[in-house]
Amino acid sequence: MATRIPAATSKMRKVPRQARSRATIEAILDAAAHILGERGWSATTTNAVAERAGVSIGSLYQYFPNKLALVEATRRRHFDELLAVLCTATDDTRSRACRIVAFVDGMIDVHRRFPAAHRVLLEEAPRDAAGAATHRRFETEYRKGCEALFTANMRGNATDTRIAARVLAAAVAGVVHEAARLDILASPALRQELIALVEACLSKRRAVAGK
Amino acid sequence: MATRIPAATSKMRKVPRQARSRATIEAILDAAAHILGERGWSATTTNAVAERAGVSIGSLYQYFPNKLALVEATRRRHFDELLAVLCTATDDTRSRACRIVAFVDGMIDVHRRFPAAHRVLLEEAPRDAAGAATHRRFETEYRKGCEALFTANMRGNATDTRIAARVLAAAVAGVVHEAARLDILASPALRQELIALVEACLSKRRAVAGK
DNA sequence: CAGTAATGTGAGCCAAGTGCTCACATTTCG
DNA sequence: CGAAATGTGAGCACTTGGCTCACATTACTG
Repeated sequence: MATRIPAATSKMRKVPRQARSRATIEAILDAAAHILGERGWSATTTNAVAERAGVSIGSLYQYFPNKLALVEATRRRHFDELLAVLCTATDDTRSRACRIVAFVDGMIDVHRRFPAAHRVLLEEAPRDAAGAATHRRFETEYRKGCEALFTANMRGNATDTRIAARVLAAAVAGVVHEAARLDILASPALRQELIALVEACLSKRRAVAGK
Repeated sequence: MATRIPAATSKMRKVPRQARSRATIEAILDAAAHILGERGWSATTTNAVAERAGVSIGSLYQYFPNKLALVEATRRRHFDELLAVLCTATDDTRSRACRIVAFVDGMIDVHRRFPAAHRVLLEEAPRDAAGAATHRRFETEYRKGCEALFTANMRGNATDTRIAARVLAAAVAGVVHEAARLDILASPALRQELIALVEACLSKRRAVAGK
């Protein structure tokens, strides 16, 4: 079913006051992230989310006015996690290698918790106006973060360090995503290769003959 | 709607004899690839596919017994295209650079035609037994192709060239996928950076201190 | 420990489609 | 021309999922 997406996507229907309800909300958001990743937006049902969270459907609707509001909340939390990874990596005052490792490990961790949620949240799930704004803000911040993390350390003559940084970020994301699909995110070899890939790209750059 | 997936996923309900019907089938497959990419499996409706293909729903069911058979056919065609890209790249008798360029360009081309179909076809859409077999065959062939394309040209001490090759393939796919999302697949700068990324990874490999 | 507020429950309504059929029109070809 | 191939689309029969609401349970508070 498509079911219309109601305009009323107010943040939260009721403010949690006890620890119990806060735990419920966390469980619901976790479940939502998982099911979104597993099934995609349109196959995600609020009933399934509630069941996976171990709460009744009524409890879900106590805090989220509708399906869209639920996914918006999930999205916000996910964005926060990603930006936190980027901040941690960028702020690392130690070596360049440390920053790279922090970035790669952070990306792997996030995707280990919710293997495919990222993609669905970013591309597939619909957004209301507020969600679109959140999304734009995130994209900007994320891009800036990646550029800060990578361009500073690029030697050589990359034609455009901005683009190079974004390409590199997308490459890392692609590898992590593929690894999540194959369920080998925990593999140390993968981690090593990913770090090596980033190192290689940052260290060596040279003009390549375009066709 | 989920609607049960019937067991009868016989290949094709009727064999096309005239050019007209062959064109119809192509149009349907193109439309299916597009809509699958845009909406994902469960939001893809046979009615929408028919409409986008510019044919009536009846015509669609003349050739494909059900929704699953349609997606299986789309998948088979997509796999063939990808393997063709890999073959072309691997078989290039000219320089290593040429093979890399051929691979990158091929990937870009496929994703330009059907921006997000790949992901849905590969991960999201359900499969019947035959589809699962096709899929396994493809994964094997594809991996072998990537390994053949990359490992031969790797100098240096990659811990495991197999894994390195797969990581690199996933990286390229990730970048192309992200570019498709941002609708900048046509950008020459992107192409250059992608080629440079592959070159960098193949040329320089060194041990990196793990955490 | 009452009394009240907070939280949790889940059967089920109902509107929204969707997969798919079939009786019929149109086109192609020998 | 006549038969085979192809194309049409209204609509049936059914599944389904978002969401409500009347009620139970648990936690705070004085």
